[in-house]
Amino acid sequence: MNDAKEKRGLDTRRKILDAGTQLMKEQGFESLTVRKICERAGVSVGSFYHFFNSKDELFSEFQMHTDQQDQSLLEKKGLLEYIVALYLQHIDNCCDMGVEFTSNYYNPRNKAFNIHTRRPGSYPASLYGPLLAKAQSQGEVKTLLPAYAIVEDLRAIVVGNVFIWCSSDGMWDVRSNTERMLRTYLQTIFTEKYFQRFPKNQSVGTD
Amino acid sequence: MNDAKEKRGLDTRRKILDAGTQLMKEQGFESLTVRKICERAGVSVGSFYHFFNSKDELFSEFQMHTDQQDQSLLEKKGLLEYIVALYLQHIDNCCDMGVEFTSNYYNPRNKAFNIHTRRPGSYPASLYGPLLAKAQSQGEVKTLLPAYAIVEDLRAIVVGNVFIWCSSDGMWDVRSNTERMLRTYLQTIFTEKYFQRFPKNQSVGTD
Amino acid sequence: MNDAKEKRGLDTRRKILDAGTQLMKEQGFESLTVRKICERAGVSVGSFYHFFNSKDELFSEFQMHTDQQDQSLLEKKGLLEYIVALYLQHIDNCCDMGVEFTSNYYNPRNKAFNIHTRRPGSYPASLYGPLLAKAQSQGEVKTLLPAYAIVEDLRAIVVGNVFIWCSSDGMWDVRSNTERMLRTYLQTIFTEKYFQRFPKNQSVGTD
Amino acid sequence: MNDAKEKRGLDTRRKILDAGTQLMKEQGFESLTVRKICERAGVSVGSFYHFFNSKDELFSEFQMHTDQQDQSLLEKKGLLEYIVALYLQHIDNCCDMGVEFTSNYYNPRNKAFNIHTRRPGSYPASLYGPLLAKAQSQGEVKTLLPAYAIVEDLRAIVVGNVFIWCSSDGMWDVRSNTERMLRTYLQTIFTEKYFQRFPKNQSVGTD
DNA sequence: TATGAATGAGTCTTCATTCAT
DNA sequence: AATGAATGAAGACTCATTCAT
Repeated sequence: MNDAKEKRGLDTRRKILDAGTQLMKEQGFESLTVRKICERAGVSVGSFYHFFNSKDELFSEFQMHTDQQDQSLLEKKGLLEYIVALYLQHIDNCCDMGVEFTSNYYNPRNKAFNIHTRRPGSYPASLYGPLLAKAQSQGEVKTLLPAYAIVEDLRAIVVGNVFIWCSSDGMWDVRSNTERMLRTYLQTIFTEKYFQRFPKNQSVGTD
Repeated sequence: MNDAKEKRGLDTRRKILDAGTQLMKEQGFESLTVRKICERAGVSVGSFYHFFNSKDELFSEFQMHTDQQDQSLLEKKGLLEYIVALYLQHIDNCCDMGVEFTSNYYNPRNKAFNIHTRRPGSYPASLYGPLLAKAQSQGEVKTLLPAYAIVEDLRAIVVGNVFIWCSSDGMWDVRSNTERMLRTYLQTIFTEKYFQRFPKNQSVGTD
Repeated sequence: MNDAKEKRGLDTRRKILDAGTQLMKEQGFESLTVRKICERAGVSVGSFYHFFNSKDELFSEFQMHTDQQDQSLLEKKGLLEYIVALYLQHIDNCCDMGVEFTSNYYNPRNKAFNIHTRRPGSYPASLYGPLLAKAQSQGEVKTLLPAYAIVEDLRAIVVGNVFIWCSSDGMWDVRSNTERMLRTYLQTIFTEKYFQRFPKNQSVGTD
Repeated sequence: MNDAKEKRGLDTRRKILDAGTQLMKEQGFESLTVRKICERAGVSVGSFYHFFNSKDELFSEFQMHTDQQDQSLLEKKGLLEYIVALYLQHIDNCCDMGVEFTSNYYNPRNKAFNIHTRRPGSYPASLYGPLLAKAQSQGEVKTLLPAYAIVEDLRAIVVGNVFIWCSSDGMWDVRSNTERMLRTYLQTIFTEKYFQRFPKNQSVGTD
């Protein structure tokens, strides 16, 4: 009985979240209204405020998930490809959600971007940061830069590319360009030792 | 006597523009109100609409100028340093305007970012694109990528860095990081021929 | 408990409608303001927009009802008197609502006047049109003009009179004049056969 | 020198008046703005207020002129035809100005309609009122109604018809209908004596 | 858990009018 | 006679949020 009620609540919560995402995809953030969201979700305004303390709280839950990559990729193709794959997955996510949504998500005001605020796992970085440090200690990645700085560099590359993609209204091949830039960058920081294990002319398909 | 009136009008217009910029620096775009702007400018709401057709029109006039760099730099230190200096100037601009302003400026929705829309001279890229092409034809820059693609790459790096700086609420050294990334990237695309004329261990001070 | 809420809503809606009618009577349409209406209704502006999508939508609900005439009149005094009574009822309505209100209602822009748009029953015409056609087929009304044209003629007479009444700021006896004109007109279209059943020197009191 | 200045002033005045009429024809009264009028007239706002004390004053000058009919018509075809011709001329005026303009002109609020306010010659009535009284004294028009009442009746017929024409967005043959109603009415008030001079089956072309 | 009526401060925008030049 | 910059009150409408049921 109690469980049933709880489940119903969770359902409503999800309905609201979904409606919000949908509307953001369709109309953008500017015109996102609590009322509209509720109408789309088939739920009353009151319910909204039962589950979320404010409109902003809802927004902060919008996510562009990056799930753990297949661990086997790491073993088979190496860290470089693993990192590339992680970010390409994120790019694919963006393409999937569309320019409208991404334009709103890719906003410095979106606190999901602040590395200090975001919860673990919500962004690729945390998934490979430790691996990078380990690779450095094994002499497979140069130690010119600390691991966290490399992470920031890669992130800047990805963010910059997505941003430009948005600005150009989607008329631009983000995927190829980002992949190329990531590879170019990564090849300068991985060592010969690494490339002996995983030769350079490999590639990875993510479709 | 016509001149006097015209001058007065231009003054008012400028007062409004300045007040808008100020408020944006202080409070951000979200809370930018026509009334607030007018109060700050010491001007009536009616005057606002005498000079601007809408609030949006005002926004579209906000500019982050990038003036031509000192031409002598190009000759003395070479194209690589010239490009770095151009972008660092932009970064300095951003720091100058503050996180609030830049966060709003750095928004995919801001059409000032769309390379297809923006007017010539409003962004560094257009200032060195042709120089890059010329350098390629002279064998000083690798031809692996066409000039325009290099421009996009550099832009992605800068945009990404500024974006992250905004997201982190300014708690991050954009300048150094961007400079480092730009140099790393540029060193992979300039040829030995270029570096014979302009050895690598030069640096440029822009303060 | 759902019912209670619904009833409350309907109440508010009515309060707004009433306040609007009142203010229109007192001050005319020109100075009809959403805020004023809400103040008078003792209701917030938000509530107004909860029930009406716009100010115009409210206006379109203002009605000058013409209820069905007592059916017995038709049988006792005949169609001619019935028609006269219907229109006099409308005139009385106008006098009741006052010059201000009527001036605004009597505006070609008020689509309530467009015979093609208006809903059945909202204007006297539809109440006797069919009766007129029937009377023609029974030889009690001349067939020189089709029924619908007669309806338009009568309507023109009434509209014209009310219009003049409005223009003269109410300083004019609409009622008598309209009645006289209607009778004059109707006596030229009804046949002898009709007047044998219902002799001419009858009259009807509607006070 | 002085004359030249005065003429220039009159020109400006006329330009404003014309621009106002034009705009009213095109866009209706609702959206009539002093600024728009001035722009159309190619004149400054200041000039407007030099010639008119207020926007309303301009409006009150808008006219739908009815010029004196050809006097010969009166002699050749008689008073009945003369009156019909006068009103048909007004109808033609309305058609000419279009539904937009007329809808705004035909507004009880337009004081041009108030018989007490309007200046002599601005409406057909004054052109034939005295003639009607004279005809009564000569036994050519029935004396059941005083002349002024007949005038009001005719006016009501015309106003009613134009009003309906406006409400129907011009989809209605005002001219024929008004003519028919006027003739029907007039034939009931002119005497046999008149019709001996001017037999009934005459007609008048006004194109 | 769910509803939806109610709030009211706040938004952008319009526009007749004034006035110094 | 002519200009047009300046005014500011007032308008319609929005929307996150509250709360009694």
